[in-house]
Amino acid sequence: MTETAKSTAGVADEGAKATNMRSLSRAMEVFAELQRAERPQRLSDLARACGMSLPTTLRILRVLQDFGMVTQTDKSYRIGPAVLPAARSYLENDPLVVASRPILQQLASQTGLTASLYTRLGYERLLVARLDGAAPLRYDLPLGKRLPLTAGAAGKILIASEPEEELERITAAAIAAGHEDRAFTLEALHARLPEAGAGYAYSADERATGVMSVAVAVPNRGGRPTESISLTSPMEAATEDSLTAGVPELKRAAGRLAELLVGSVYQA
Amino acid sequence: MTETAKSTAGVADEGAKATNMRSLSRAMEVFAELQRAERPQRLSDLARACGMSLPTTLRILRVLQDFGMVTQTDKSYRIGPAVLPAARSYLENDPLVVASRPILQQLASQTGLTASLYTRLGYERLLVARLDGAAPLRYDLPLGKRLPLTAGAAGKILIASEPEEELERITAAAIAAGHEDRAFTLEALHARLPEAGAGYAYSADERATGVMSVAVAVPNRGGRPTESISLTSPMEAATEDSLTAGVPELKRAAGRLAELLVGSVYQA
DNA sequence: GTCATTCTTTCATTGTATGTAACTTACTTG
DNA sequence: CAAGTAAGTTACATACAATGAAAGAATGAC
Repeated sequence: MTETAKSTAGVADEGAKATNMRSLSRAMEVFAELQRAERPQRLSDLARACGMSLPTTLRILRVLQDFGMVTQTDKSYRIGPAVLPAARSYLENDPLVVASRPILQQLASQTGLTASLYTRLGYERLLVARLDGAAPLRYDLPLGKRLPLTAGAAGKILIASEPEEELERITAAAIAAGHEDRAFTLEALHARLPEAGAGYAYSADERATGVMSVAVAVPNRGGRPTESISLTSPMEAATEDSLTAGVPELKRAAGRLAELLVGSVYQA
Repeated sequence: MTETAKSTAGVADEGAKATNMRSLSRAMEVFAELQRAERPQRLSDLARACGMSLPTTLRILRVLQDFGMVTQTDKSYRIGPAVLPAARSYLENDPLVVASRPILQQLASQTGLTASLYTRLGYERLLVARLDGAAPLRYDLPLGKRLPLTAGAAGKILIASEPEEELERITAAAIAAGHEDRAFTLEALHARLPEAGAGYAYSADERATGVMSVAVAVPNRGGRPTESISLTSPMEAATEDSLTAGVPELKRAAGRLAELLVGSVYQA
């Protein structure tokens, strides 16, 4: 009952009141900024971008560097190698990811399509697992890529039952992140979203050209969904009907995944 | 000139005097502990393992969770999906990793062997890039895996010129991490290390059975080496001589890599 | 060589991270 | 099913650690 407003899932708002653990929050912002920059950054760049003083930024970078989360060469800082074992740990040990693989595998072989698992992170989603069927996609979408919630079946189903207010924020965030162009509006988003109660989302030529997909949310013990699974196909290898035919399978898979989870989480 | 003793590369000592940024350092320890555990952990487990009070641990976890670095389901915490984009960012943007790929590619096609790049992280090394030649390895060694410094050519060359004192710590750490068994000694390590001035390391059947490799360090503007590149082959597809024949190529590649780096780092 | 910028260190002050203790919840055991 | 125990959470006062201003080095530009 005592929910901090933003605890939905991931990525604290930039401007949020950092009442608790200020130094840690700031460190995470520096870390996030280093990712966003996509190239080595100088101390003063980071300090400016994060709105903190030079000494503070420097101290944060030193600690992160001690743990390998950041690397320094001369005057420029970048993400460090310690993120690799962390990512491995996630992919190999996360109960949801691990449980999903055999299920996606089965989906892929049953339908001949590409089966994927996505998770919501803040106002984006990430590809977390993927298994190809008989009709593999020609483009490759690497694990951990940041994708929009506003486009693509797997994104839309994650926000299908969000309140209007939140959809506005999602729209703004999608534009800010460069996923949608400036002309994108809440109305345009509504036009893309599935009917209330449909239980699945469909997209064609939406996020990626020449690709169509259907997706369902992974049921999530009460709260709003944070994961979705999808079936994807090149446009020429399927029709809306043939894809939609996979939805029941997809829903069954999502249900099994959710069940497995409830069990496995307690094993700690 | 003002080097903090441990700034060599990565992973602060656990018992180190945490004078600066205590909360951040502690947060990183919680994060590291979550990786080490390889399964969801309860709050009290983490607090005990990291030697901090429950409230402190809880506050840290909450912040990390806000940024997606940690996920919570019921009472158990685990590494969160935000590490995936971070790892992607590292692999796609790190100047060293990026620069290495065409060079490893060329090495692999010239020699027909598997060419790899490793980086040192604390008392371990990580595989960071790999390209297969004509004789691909049958086992697959995923990116970001923690490997010993004490075994395998690519590990040994990274510590070949460490002082005795540091070699002792490395030996102890390798045992503690489970890379070497309790009987492993500093003398055993010395027996494996290359002659002083050899400029390359060789291993056969050492870290992995049925595999042999040679490695050289990537020159590193003065300091001790933190990266190495190697050529690896299944035992039956090469001899010590045929592998060692690749060392000159390997050295040239390492030199080119170092040069590229000096240039690219300044582009920020 | 000189100037401007960026980085680093020092230091006093404030704020915040901290643990104790009380409280609540959730599991365990009889 | 009830009572007991352990784990998780909140509240709060204290002390310590995080902070920015400012001075001092070190770079890089001109």
